[in-house]
Amino acid sequence: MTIKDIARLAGVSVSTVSRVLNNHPDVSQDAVKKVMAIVNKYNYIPNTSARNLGMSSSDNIGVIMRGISNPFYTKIITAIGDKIEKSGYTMVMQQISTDEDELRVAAMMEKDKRLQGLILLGGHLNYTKEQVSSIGVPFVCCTFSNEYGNLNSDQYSSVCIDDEATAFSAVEQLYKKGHKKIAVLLSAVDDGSVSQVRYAGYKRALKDFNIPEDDNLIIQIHSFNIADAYHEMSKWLDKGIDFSALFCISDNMAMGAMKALRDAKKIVPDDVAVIAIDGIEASEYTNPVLSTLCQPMEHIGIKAVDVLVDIINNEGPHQHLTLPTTLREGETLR
Amino acid sequence: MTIKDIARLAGVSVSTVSRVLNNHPDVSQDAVKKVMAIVNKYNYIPNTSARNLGMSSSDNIGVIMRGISNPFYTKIITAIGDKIEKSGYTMVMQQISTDEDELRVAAMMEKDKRLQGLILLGGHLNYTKEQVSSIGVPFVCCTFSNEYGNLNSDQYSSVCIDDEATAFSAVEQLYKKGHKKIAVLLSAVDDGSVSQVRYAGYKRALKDFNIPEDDNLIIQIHSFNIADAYHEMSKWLDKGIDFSALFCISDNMAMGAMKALRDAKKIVPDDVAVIAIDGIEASEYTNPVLSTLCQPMEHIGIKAVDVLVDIINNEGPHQHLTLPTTLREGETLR
DNA sequence: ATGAAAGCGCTAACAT
DNA sequence: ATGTTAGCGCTTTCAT
Repeated sequence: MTIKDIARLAGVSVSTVSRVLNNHPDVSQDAVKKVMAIVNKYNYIPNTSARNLGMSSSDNIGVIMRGISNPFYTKIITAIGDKIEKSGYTMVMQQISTDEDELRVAAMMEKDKRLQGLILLGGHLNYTKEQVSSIGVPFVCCTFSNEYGNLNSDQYSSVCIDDEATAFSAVEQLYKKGHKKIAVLLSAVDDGSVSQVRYAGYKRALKDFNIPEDDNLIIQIHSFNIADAYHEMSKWLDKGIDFSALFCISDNMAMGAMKALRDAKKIVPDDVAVIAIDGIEASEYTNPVLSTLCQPMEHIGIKAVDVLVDIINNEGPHQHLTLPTTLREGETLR
Repeated sequence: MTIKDIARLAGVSVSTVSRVLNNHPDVSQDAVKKVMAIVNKYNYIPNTSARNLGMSSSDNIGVIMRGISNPFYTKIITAIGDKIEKSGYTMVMQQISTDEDELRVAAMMEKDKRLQGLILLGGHLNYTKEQVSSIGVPFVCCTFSNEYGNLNSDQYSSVCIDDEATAFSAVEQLYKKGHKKIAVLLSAVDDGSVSQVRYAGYKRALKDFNIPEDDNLIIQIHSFNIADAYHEMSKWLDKGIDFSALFCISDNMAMGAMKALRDAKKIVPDDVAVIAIDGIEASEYTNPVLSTLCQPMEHIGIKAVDVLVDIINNEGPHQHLTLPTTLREGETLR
């Protein structure tokens, strides 16, 4: 079944069929009726590849998201999808795995789908100008910025929280409760990831509060996995290093760490206070409920689309939005 | 940058470029070198839409998955991806939301991507023959079968656990510990979903163990959400109905329920024993650790691909695999 | 081993 | 309002 068949069966030309299918004006009610009858009868579905090829442009906005497994993105992607729809565009989403190059995927999508713009959800923070130059539509980085990269801020947009300040604030919470021996559970600190940025916030807080840095209090894993967090935390606890509080750079890691603490017979929050960053749904259901600094996920998604659509429609300038986090008190603070 | 430009720049014809790009034999080393030089220099990326259009067939296997938010699929999808790759095929994955018709999406993908076969991850269990007839390549239902539908078993393949028997076995665990007042937390029971099938297992178990059914012990929500489970469970607990054990049809729902129990000052497992089905990663990190019947996720993914590839390559018959679950003891049983 | 040219299924001028 | 036709960027016979 192709558009040609439909045209023949309906007794009209392919262009009329195309017009009907795309709700173009200037088609008679009669034609619409005839075409739709055949379309429905044969359950005809147009070929998207052909359509994308034939079109010179589209109303597609691409969304590239890294890591299907990250529960943190769930709400954001939903918000993005809704907002794209409401803005009259069509969302084309592409999942990529951790080892894929999002900028390459972006370049592919841009051509295949004739994108008008692009939202990068998660991702590295250190693209170079050459890498970025391969993509020719406006794009906005969602939940991350380019702090350690060397892009000009007029080359891209971003919508995210201030990861450094949020980490600072997390440590501050701990400090205000009287904690001085504050361990940190983090991931890589040299790859421009949020882990690195949040670590910077941790360090600045220590400095501000006149707490000397102590390498023994740094627990590092090489992922953001709950299982890795659990195992590494367990190993670290075996060392018997003295500490009274733990700052985890993500909720997910905190959940792994809390089990390790439980295994080690450390009561949270009596023996150890715990705080994290993200505010994913699952961490509301831990026992005790995790105290964390919540990202405004829905707001982030909506704003990312807003910014992008503004750039597309009004050729507005690139923007960099920093959204505030909110503290979820939880039960792991003391 | 199109294949034409590359051809011109490399001083060869488009067909030669196409051959090089697709690793066809019968291309001179010299041609390969020339073409690749240009391709790399300009970072040329072929247009997938055009490629799909031009090709009469492909090595694409489609994977349609419902609900990005379901952590249960994470491991399965990874296994599927690996196995498809190893089998020499290419995975094209498509996310769909709960309200989209997967069979329609399947029909689209089949044409757009020239699929060889299709894997449906999650989904309803009650397709009709007409619905299925719109898709023309072999497909396998992954994690669900068609128990309440009216398909012939030679129209599709399936790889899943025996949901009914697993639910039975869950209740059996509770019964063996001496429980008679066994509440059940479930979702819809009239839509052919796993909820319905697992509910059937629950009922059969009660019957087998001579426990009368009691509507008061049925807690129903209209999703598989952790938040909905929490709220509905809380509301139910307010009623003060007497019970000593809880069977949740999914881990996720169990996590919500456990918080409700905690809020109600019910100690798990001392006051209430809890068991569920699925075995997602997060439920290993609850406090106490959830007792559950684990699905062999990786195995499910691998087998789904195996079955499909066998059908594609060898025109083998459709198969229906039932894989065993394993009990994770956890800490919520007593 | 390589090139020319005919599609693949659709959209979008351009004509009428 | 409708039809004709030339692409869109690629693959794939069919020649050579």
